[in-house]
Amino acid sequence: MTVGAECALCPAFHQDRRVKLAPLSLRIRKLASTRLGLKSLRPGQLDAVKALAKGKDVLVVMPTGAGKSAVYQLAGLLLDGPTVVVSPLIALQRDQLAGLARHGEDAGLGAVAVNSAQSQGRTDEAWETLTAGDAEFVFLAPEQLANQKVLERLAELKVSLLAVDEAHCVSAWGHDFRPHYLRIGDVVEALGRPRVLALTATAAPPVRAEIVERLRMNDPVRIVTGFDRPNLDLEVRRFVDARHKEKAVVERVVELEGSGLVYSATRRSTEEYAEQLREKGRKARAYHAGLKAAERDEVHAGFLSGEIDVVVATSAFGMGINKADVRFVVHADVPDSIDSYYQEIGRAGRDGAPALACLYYRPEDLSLRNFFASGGPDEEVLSQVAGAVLEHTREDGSVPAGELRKELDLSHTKLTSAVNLLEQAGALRVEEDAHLAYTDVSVPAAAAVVAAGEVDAEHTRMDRSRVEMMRGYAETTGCRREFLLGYFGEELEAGDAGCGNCDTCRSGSAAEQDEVEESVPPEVAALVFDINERVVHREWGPGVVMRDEADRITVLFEQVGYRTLALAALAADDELLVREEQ
DNA sequence: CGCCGTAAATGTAAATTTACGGCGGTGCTTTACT
Repeated sequence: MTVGAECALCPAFHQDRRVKLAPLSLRIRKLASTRLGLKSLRPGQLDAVKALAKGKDVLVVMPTGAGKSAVYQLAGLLLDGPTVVVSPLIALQRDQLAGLARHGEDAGLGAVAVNSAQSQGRTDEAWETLTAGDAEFVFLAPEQLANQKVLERLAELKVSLLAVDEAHCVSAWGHDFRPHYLRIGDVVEALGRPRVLALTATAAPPVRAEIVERLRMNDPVRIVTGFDRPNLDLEVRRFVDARHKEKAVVERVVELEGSGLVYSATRRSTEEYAEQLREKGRKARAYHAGLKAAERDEVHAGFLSGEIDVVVATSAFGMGINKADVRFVVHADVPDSIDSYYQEIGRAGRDGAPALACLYYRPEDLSLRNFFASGGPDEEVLSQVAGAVLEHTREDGSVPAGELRKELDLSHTKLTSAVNLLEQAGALRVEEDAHLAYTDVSVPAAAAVVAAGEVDAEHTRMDRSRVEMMRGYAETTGCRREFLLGYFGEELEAGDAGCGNCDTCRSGSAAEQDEVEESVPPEVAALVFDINERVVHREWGPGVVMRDEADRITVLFEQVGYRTLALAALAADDELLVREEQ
């Protein structure tokens, strides 16, 4: 920052303007208007940028379209030194780059990306631009941060802000699929501890806690705006027979007006649904990760332009889809968690007009989700990897992951998942440039395998309990909106009356549920737990209260995941579940 | 776990039932080879 320029961090700036308005707020609003062309800022945006300007770490949980990007953009402009934006998909990085380019580089919003999809020449150019001080933002995926050279270059730039976009990926993908998400926390230190900003649209309280912990955020300011989407009509239809369900989905989607999304569990079923819908006259296309990049782009663009009105997709479709008038999101199969479900239905009705979120549910469909949840490598693979790394560490100090993969002839995903588990169990370390080293050569490989197996079992329990919560949503007779909001730690404002815009409220079953609750005996009703209160169960250990109903509570236990407990049982045995001592 | 497709079984002509193996999602990166 040159002397004489207006700097919101300089005391002089504040002294000059204290008379008029809160100077920092004014300065931020002015930046928003002159550089980003934003006439107004929402309170959450302003608070987040202010906290960052004051040197705090910030967690922002804000719905898509509420202006999360403006938060890192404004903070980036305010703070001296470039901003690193960690973004999960290269396609998303492109969108963000294009968004910034619209404002022009004159606005100080120069941005570059570093990833494997662009030419080496372009990446070199990106670094030069950054070094010359001509770009404020650099976009990259967490995997880039594993590259020592990238890290060194970033460190030289004196990064002032590390923004992690779609931060729920830390918890959703970090454990097995994209372990580099778990290592972002290490990078914070390596970069000289810039401020950390985590941004996401959907994060239940335990996910928020994990983001803060994994990113090693320092006493962050948490800005969480409301989750309720009152214009979404929530509905669940239950089926016994798979064919009947399939038929019902097709018939429904053919009738629905406007454009929409159909989510299903497998690539193959997306193709089948899309074909059936096309036969019945809808402009439908399938979308999944098995398609060629060109076709994915075509479907994406076609959906945005309106040329395609129904996309039938696996969970691959969604992030970065910014279409305000999606009128329905139909789930032909149940997703793996309420977190995923909420993300996916959240793509409907962003314009605020009525939209439908309907789940076509069969309890059997949960089994596929449970299968995905129990995906860890078998003991033999763990044993091979642990043994080989131990040997290499004894002989050479470490082994490059690529070499180990060839030596053991394992698929990329298998090795990744084994290494990831062994790392989380503390048995091995992933060092510079993906070199693997055994932590303590005096520990036998067999012990490492056992420890890794325990980590895996804990993940499995946790993931399965998330699937169980999804079952809870699908099978509840109470108000569905109340259930969803409760999962995210919020209460329905309308009170006991229910939301009035879900199938159970309309059918009266939510009201019946309320009557059941009124008949709960007084000694049970007296047992009141607060949402987010910490408790300890005699068998399941510590946990956090997630849902509080009249006759039962749901607790997220650290070791076993979500469990629902009858209050009557707790009343009968007052040592079964106790409040954690402060 | 539950599905789908294939092959075998059934039992005498074509088609249904049963048994069984394989498969199922998300993306980055890097490297070797067309």
